[in-house]
Amino acid sequence: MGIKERKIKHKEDLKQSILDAAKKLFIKDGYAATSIRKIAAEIEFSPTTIYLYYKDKAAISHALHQEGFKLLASQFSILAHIDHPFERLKAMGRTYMQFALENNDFYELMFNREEPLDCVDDHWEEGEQAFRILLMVVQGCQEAGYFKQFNAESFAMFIWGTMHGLCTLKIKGHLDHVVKRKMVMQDIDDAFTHTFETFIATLEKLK
Amino acid sequence: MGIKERKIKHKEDLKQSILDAAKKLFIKDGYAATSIRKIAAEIEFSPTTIYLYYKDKAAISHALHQEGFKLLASQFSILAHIDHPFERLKAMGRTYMQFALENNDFYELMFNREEPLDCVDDHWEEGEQAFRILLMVVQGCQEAGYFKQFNAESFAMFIWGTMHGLCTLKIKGHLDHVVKRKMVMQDIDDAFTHTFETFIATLEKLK
DNA sequence: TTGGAAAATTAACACTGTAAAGTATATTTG
DNA sequence: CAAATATACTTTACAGTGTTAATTTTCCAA
Repeated sequence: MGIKERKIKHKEDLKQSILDAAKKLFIKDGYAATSIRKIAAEIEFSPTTIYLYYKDKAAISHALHQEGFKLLASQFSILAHIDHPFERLKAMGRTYMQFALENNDFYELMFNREEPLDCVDDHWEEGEQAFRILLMVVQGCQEAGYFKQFNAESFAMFIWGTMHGLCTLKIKGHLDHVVKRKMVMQDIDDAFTHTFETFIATLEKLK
Repeated sequence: MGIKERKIKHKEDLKQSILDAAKKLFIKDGYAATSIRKIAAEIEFSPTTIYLYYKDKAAISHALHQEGFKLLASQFSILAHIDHPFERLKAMGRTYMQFALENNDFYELMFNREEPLDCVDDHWEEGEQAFRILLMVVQGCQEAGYFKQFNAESFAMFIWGTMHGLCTLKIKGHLDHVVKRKMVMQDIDDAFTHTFETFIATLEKLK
């Protein structure tokens, strides 16, 4: 029986297949709609079996949140070849935007939900590492003559804040609401990218 | 019986007292922990009575979200006397920050939750009005010589995005995580305000 | 006083996360 | 090989959730 064989194979690494099932449902229906019972049904086990491999739902959300960071890191790694720090910073901004819009459920879990961080006390490794990368690029920009008059950490936070704010406003549909029935910017998709370009332009002026 | 009298008095405007109870619980325990049943218990009515006055939970969250916007508008109105547009813009930023931190449950409901907007199709009156105010101040700044080379709407979105991003990162504790165990900025509270000052400084340079 | 409308309640459904207890299955030991 | 033990999984159960339908109470006008 094919199903049974696959089931046995999956048992070899049930923890991983729970995560895979969770990921699948999560991407399809979002976090709130991904229940323990649905995950269990997906892998054809009883709901309480999940608890033998994950402490609770927050632990699963934490694992998904880690997957999200891996995905983002893989996108960023493509940009490693860009030598000029400011060009790299701009490219990172675009990549961040694209990641947030294309994987908005992951983005939500990584930066807007508190469940994943409930099972992590005082040490948000993934976030801290991502910030260190941004900080290094900012410091590179400073060596190239950009933002020299500012504190690097504050400036990195400012950049992160702006990108995070724009992405969440866009994802939640607030940018679209606000720009609607405006004459000047008819194209809604452009409002977001045009705002990003405005941001880049302000950074450019700080050389 | 004093309780009964108050109950009768409340029945005169039960819809309002439902909202008051919801608000009280919501401020105390947050949105997720504010259940219909708890609201009902608070006003000493049965859970289903709520549904005679509000369509569903989203309708209650929308009413709370409106309360939040009223509160924010009242904070902004204090700033009306500030003549210089850029000074007003800065003051609005500080007020926005303070509002977000002091009323982070309201802030969450106003800008980060989607439930309140579920019962409002395509017309987010409160948000659009708030943005119009920001837009006018930005245009005032442009007349005073600031940000002249930028499109006003995009620039207003940029400003909103930055403020929103910094506030949410701060509220969720991400700013604190990232700044922790850093030598340079020991004082965590200052990291947030210092980043805001950095933002203001960049705006200042765009005159 | 009675009839009908309005207001509130009880009961019920279909969910949720999670803990405790019970049952197979596999593995080790005598 | 048979019995004891350990592992893996399931069943049952609890305390919640939002929400609907049917039922009861309350009140007011004829």
